[in-house]
Amino acid sequence: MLDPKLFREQIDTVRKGIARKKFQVDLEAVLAADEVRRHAVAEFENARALQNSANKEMATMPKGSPEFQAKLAEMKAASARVKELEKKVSEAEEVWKQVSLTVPNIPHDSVPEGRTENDNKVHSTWGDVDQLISPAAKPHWDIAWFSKAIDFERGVKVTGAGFPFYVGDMARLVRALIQFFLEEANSAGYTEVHAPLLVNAASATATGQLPDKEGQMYHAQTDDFYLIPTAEVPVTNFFRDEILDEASLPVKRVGYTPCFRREAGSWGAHVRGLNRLHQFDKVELVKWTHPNESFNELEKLRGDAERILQKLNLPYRVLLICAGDIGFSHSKQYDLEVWAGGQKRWLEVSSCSNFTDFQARRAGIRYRPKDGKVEYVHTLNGSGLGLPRVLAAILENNLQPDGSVVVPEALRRWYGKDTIKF
RNA sequence: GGAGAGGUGGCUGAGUGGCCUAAAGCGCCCGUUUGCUAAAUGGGUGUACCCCAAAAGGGUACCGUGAGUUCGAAUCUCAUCCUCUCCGCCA
Repeated sequence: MLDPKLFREQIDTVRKGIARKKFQVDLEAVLAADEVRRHAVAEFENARALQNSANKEMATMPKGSPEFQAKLAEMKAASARVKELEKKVSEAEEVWKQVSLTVPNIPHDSVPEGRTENDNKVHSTWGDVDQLISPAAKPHWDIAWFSKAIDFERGVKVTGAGFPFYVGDMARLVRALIQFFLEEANSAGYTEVHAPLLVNAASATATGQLPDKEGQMYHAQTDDFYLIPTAEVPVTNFFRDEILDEASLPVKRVGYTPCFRREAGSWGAHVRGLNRLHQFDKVELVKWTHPNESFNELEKLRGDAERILQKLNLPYRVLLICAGDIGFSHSKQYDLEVWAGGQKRWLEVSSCSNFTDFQARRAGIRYRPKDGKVEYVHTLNGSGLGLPRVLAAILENNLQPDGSVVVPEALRRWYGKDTIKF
């Protein structure tokens, strides 16, 4: 949600920003709804003030007195009018709220123009592919022992497509990755949280999954809970409707969770193997920052995610997402894509974003400056990192002619061996 | 799942239909006093929105949430969520 004052005071900024994002929004409807709403509020409040003062008079009158009776008749009419105006206010506010929610966040000035993912800018690349990709590399699903290590068929039997079992040393490698990611985040100053995997509708609304992405989440209908599509949801909502101390900013947290995504409507060859799953593991970095610092903090956040890929010796590139391709609530977004040497494709393993005050406004997360009024914080998040595609890149890039996979140095402390093979 | 008790400001906690503009205490902020600290003492201390060009000022709402009764609701009624105690079930 945008600051309502922006509409009134800087409508051109809003108009330009939305145009850059290629969103179709009826800004005139937003302005008109605000006008109607304010008029209704003023009318109601005047009527209510009148009623309040009359009631105060009545409080001092003897109950059965003629003057009391006269006033009573008069106030019955006033009361009906107040009720009517109150109803108008709530209708007007509902309309205004609905149209306001259709307005996306405004992209930052540093975000490049563009319409689709083809217009995203390559910000930087890391890693010498010739040196880091094994000549034996092949798509991970073609590795001889793949189906023993990551068992999709048993997953289908037990649950359905996209819910694989990781078996034996592969399960151990998954656990090593989680441990490694969390330890890296800890040393970068993020406080670890272990979060609920089901959230209520209020939480899913605050971070923006509802109402837009309702069909993308699994829904436990008996209790009206949603399975989290990312740790961002529970971790960000930790501070929902709270006022933080300015001195505590930036608050930095990291959470490991499984993530659940219905991914309705996606299928095909490019989603084979580990590329796209209904349940997957992810370590998520979340920050709550001072508004003046959020874009600096975004660069640091991206650096924190990049460092992990570097330590794993995985070549990657950083994309600066163009205005037409960044999400609805994002102001600026970088994607980290790892090179999967077997598939010879870039795979997105992290998306680092600054939501400015857009999400904080929905979620009611603010801070109290030393002097002055409370303000909304800026929220940021980024994966640090998503597991399956990192795992895919490790398996492909490090595949040896003998069919074993060399485990990156950084993981061995947690994995306990230097190769994996079935 | 059943029975009972409860949900009030940053915190504790009073308030059972009308000066509630929510007592009192604690905490916090600004003073005064005081070798320092402490103590004492005076004052202040929420959020959102509306009116006003702005400031000053004025107004409205908010006592878990939502409906209702009433001229008037923190207070009465209903629903709902949550917390605690006991019982049941259970990893």
